[in-house]
Amino acid sequence: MYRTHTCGELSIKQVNEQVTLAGWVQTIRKFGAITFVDLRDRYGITQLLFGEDLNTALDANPLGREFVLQVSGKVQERSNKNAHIATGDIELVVDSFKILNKSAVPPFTIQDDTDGGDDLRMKYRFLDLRRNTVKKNLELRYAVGRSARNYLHENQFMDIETPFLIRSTPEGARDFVVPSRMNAGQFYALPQSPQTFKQLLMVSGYDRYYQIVKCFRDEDLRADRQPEFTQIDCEMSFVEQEDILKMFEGLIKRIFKDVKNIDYTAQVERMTWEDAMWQYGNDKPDIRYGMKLANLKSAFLKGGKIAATGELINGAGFGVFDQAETVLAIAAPGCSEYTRKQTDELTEWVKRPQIGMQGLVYIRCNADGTYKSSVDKFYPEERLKAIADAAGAKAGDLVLILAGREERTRKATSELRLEMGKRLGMRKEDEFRLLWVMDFPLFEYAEEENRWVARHHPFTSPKPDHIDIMINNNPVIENAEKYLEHPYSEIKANAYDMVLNGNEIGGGSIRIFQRPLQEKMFAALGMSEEEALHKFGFLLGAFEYGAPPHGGIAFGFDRLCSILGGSESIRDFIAFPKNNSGRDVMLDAPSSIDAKQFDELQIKLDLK
RNA sequence: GGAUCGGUAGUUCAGUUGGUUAGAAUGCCGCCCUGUCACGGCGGAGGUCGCGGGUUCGAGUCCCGUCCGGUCCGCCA
Repeated sequence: MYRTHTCGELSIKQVNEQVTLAGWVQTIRKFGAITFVDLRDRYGITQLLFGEDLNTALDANPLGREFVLQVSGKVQERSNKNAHIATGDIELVVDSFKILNKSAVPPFTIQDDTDGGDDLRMKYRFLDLRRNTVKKNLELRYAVGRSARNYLHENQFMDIETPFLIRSTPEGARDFVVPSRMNAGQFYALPQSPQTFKQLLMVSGYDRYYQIVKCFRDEDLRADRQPEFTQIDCEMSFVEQEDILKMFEGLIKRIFKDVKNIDYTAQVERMTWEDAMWQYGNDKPDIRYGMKLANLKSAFLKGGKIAATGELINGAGFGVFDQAETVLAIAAPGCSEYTRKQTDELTEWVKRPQIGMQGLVYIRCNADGTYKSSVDKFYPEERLKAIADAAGAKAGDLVLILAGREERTRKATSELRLEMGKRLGMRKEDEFRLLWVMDFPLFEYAEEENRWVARHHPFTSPKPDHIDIMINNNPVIENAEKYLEHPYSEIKANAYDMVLNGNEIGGGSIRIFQRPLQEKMFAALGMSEEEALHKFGFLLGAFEYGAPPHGGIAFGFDRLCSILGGSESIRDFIAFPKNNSGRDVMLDAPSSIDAKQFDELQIKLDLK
C-alpha cells in the first residue's frame, strides 16, 4: 500500500496514529539536525519532520524539489501551528521514507505565484498543472460540468455522443479536415458543433438531448477562443422559445448555486437585439452598470450659435457633428474633474487603430452647474447643457461624445463604455448579471459575397410573423448598397443569446422543422437546389419523416468556467490548451508527418 | 491578412545619450543553523543579450530583415 491518507486530510484527530503518505516535495527547510519538508499531493500539503529521531536526519541533502516521496511515521500536534493550511495543526514525524522517484530541477517554481512565464508554463504544462491555482481552475471546471449534468439529468435530458468525423460544409467557420486513407482524396471534417446531429436526434424522438462536447473551428485565436473548445450542447422537442429560456436560465442558476453558492433569485432580464444595439452598442451588453449610449442626432447638435434675433443659426455648429452619420455619447459618472492629461489620454485611446475614431469631444458637467467642453467655441453653454441632458449626465459627470459612420461609431462608443466601466470599477468581478438578448435579425448581408448569410445558422427559424416575408420575397438584391431596404433585413429570428457580464455564454434558436421552409432558407442563402440536396439532403430527408418542432441552445463551457473563475483567458481552464497561433507547445503540434503516412493517404504535399 | 507590445543568467526582470569586466531578485550548488512554514546567515557557479545582416573606432542599446511569444482588429454561421 502506497499510502493510508492523502496530504490534505490529516488533522488533530489522527494525532499519535501511524500513517503513510505519498506525494511530491514542495519545499525543504533545514535546521541543522531537523528538516521540515512540505509534502504535496492533489489534496493538500502536509508538513513532514525529519531528524527528530536521528535515524531519519537528512544530512546529505538526499531530497530535491518535486521528488516523489513515500513517508511513514506518527502524526503529532505541532508546537507552532500554521493557520494557512488545512493540515496546519499537525505534522508527520517521519520514521522511514523512500524516494519513489527523483525529479530534475523544475524550470519554474511550483507555487501559486509562480515565477514562470506563460510560454514556459505551457511547454511544461504537466508541471504547471501541479500548481494550486491551475488545479483550482480545473476543479471549478469539473464542478460546472457535474452541476450541468446533474441538472440536465434531473430534467430527463439524455447524453448521446455524436461523431467527430463528419462531412465538411463550408458555411460559417472554416473546418478542420482529416484525410481518409480508405477513401483516397477525400476528407472528413471535424464538427464546428453537433448541430445537425442533435436535430436528427429530435427527429428520432430523443426529445431532450445534451452533450458536453468538443467542437472545432479553424479560425484565428483569442484569449477567449481556442481551435478546439467545449460546448454544453442541448436540444429539446415540443418546445417554444419560452420553454427553452426557462429551462436554461434554470441550468445557469443551478450552476451558480452549485459552483459559487450564489442564489440567483432575480428574474433573468431580457432585451431585444435592437435595444441592445441602441442602448449599449453591441449584442452582448454588460448590464452590471448603466452609462448607456445616448443617440445625439446630428440635427440636434446643429445650429449651435444663436443669432441676435435669438434664433439658432442652422449649420453653424461643430462641423464634425454636422456631417456625421451618427453622434453617440456616454456620461461617465463623477469624471468632470478629469484633467486635460486624462481627457487627452482618452482621446488617444479612441484614436488607436483598434478603435479607429478621429477624435473625442467631451463636456464637463461641473458640480457648480456650469459646463465646459472641448467645443466651447461652437456651442453656447445652454446648448452644452441641453446636449449633456440628452446624454443623461448629472452634475459631476463627464460626457464623452463620438461621431462618425454609424457602425464604427457605435462599436467605438460601446468599447469606450466598457473601458470607462472598467476604469471606474463598475465591472465588479463578484457580481453576476444574466441577460437574454433576443429577436436577432435572421439574416446578415455579406457585401463581399453579395448574398445573405445566416446570422446564427441556417437552421434557425424566422419569427412566425416574418415567415411570409421570407416566402414571398426574392432574396436577390439588385442594389447592394441598399440592402437595408430589402425586406429580408426586417426578418427577425427565433434566436436568443445568453449574456453574462458582457460575455456571450450561450446561444440558440427554435429550429426550422419543415422541409419547405428549410429549402427556402437554403435558397435565401444563395444555395441552389442541387447544392442544398448535396450538402444537407440527409436533414431535408429527415424532415419528411415526422420531424417534431424543436429548438435548443449551446453554452461555451470553457468561457463559462473562465467567467465564473474570474479570468479573462479560457486557457487557464483547459488542461492542455493551444497557444495564440494554435500550437501545442508541449507536443510541438501541429507537425509534419512521415512520408509513409503521405503514401498511405495517397497525398503529395505541394505547398504554395 | 493587419496593428501593437515583448524576447538579456534556469526563471522573472532592470540596463541612462551607443562607451571600462552586462546587473538585481529568485532558483541552483556548498557550508552553518532543533521549530520553520516566503525560514535565516555566509560563500559559489551560472550569459552566443532570439537569429541574420548593416551603421559605427565601438552595438544589449541605432537601422533593416527574420523567427518566437502576448494582446487586439479582420475572421469566429
